[in-house]
Amino acid sequence: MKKGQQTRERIIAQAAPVFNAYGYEGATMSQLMEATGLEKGGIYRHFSSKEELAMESFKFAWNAVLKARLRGLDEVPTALGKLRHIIDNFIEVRAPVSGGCPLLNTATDCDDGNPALRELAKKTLQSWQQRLMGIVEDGIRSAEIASTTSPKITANILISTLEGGVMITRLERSLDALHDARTALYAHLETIAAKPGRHSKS
Amino acid sequence: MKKGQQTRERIIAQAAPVFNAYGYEGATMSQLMEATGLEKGGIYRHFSSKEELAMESFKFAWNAVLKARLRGLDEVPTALGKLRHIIDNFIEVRAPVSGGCPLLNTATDCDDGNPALRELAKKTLQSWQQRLMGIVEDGIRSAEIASTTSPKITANILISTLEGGVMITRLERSLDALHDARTALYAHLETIAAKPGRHSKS
DNA sequence: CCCCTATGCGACCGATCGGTCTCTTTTGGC
DNA sequence: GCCAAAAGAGACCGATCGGTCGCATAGGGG
Repeated sequence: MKKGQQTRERIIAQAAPVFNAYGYEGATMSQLMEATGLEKGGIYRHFSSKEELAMESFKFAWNAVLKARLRGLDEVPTALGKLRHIIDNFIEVRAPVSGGCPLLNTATDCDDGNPALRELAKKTLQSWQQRLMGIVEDGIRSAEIASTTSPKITANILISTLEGGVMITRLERSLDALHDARTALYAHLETIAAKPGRHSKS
Repeated sequence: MKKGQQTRERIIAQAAPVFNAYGYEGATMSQLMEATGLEKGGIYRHFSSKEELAMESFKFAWNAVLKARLRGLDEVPTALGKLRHIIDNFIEVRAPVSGGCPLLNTATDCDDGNPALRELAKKTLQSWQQRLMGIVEDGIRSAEIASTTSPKITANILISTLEGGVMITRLERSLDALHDARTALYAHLETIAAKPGRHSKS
């Protein structure tokens, strides 16, 4: 009675790297059949369309990278430390699902065509922004980060610089650009730290 | 005797936005036929394969955006001013060829599959890095930028942050993220400016 | 104006695309 | 161990893919 659900989840997990590497249109049913070891009928028994499988695969891939990026975050006490930890995780944990960052891939892949998947990527970006903003807001509340700091801008800078670094890294097949991104972001985080000897509030 | 060459160039110019929007695999011959107003035979008379047309289209698209990003650069005297000008151009000149930044698109599109196009994108990235590094080096030479600054890292930071901003911008359909990127990069440029009252050399 | 060549058309090709459906095999509650 | 229901196989579908080729037409130098 539960075998079906197991198979479904296995298909998603095995299809995710294929979609992540080749994109929604680029990934073919033949590739997905080979990756899952199932015939076409076996896959379509669990998904009504390739698109549904793609959506589930994206969710799976994103959850995997998110988990990797947040790994060990609870053990870091400070807000700035948390942000630095996320940056480090971003660079070091390179392949929970192979093929690069699912968000970057899906954003560029689905900008034209496939509005459903695009909308999903958009929501995902928003939740990722919210998560980073929350950390910045915590830092402001604890007077660790200057109260003049914009959480939204800070989150966008982090995401932009890291995702852009991913693009360069994948072209160069070298982590140099991501290390440069870390250098820049570490420096940026220092500029938003609350200055000691100055009260950020009242 | 020259009509063929004219047609060839027209095909490239009209195919470029299609490839840029849908990617090498995503763009179909039918779309290219519609965009150019030619039948299949008319196109294949001038190109041996879809791949050759894609390569030429990428070169065309990149030249167009490069020209836009460098527009008016000669009128800016200082190195830091030039870098700021490029950032501004990057944000404001949005659509020389529609579909977003060709480099970002091609990098994520061709990471798996199509090694020729990937190699072309890689070379293009290198030349783009070189161009930015040259400006930084000029700034160091004129003592406008701190001599401790790494041109390579600076170039990578600029590219990463802007390209990442493009990704967010396309998902959000709003320029906010690119404006945030500009804010961060302007601030970063100030940190590499040579400190007045301090000699960067001897 | 003629004629050869450069150019473009569009029918056609085999392969492969995403998706459907029928039939067989497996599974698990009783 | 039976048997209905769930799961999977794989032949098959029309559409479309990138690419080819024979033929009609346009063009321009003599």
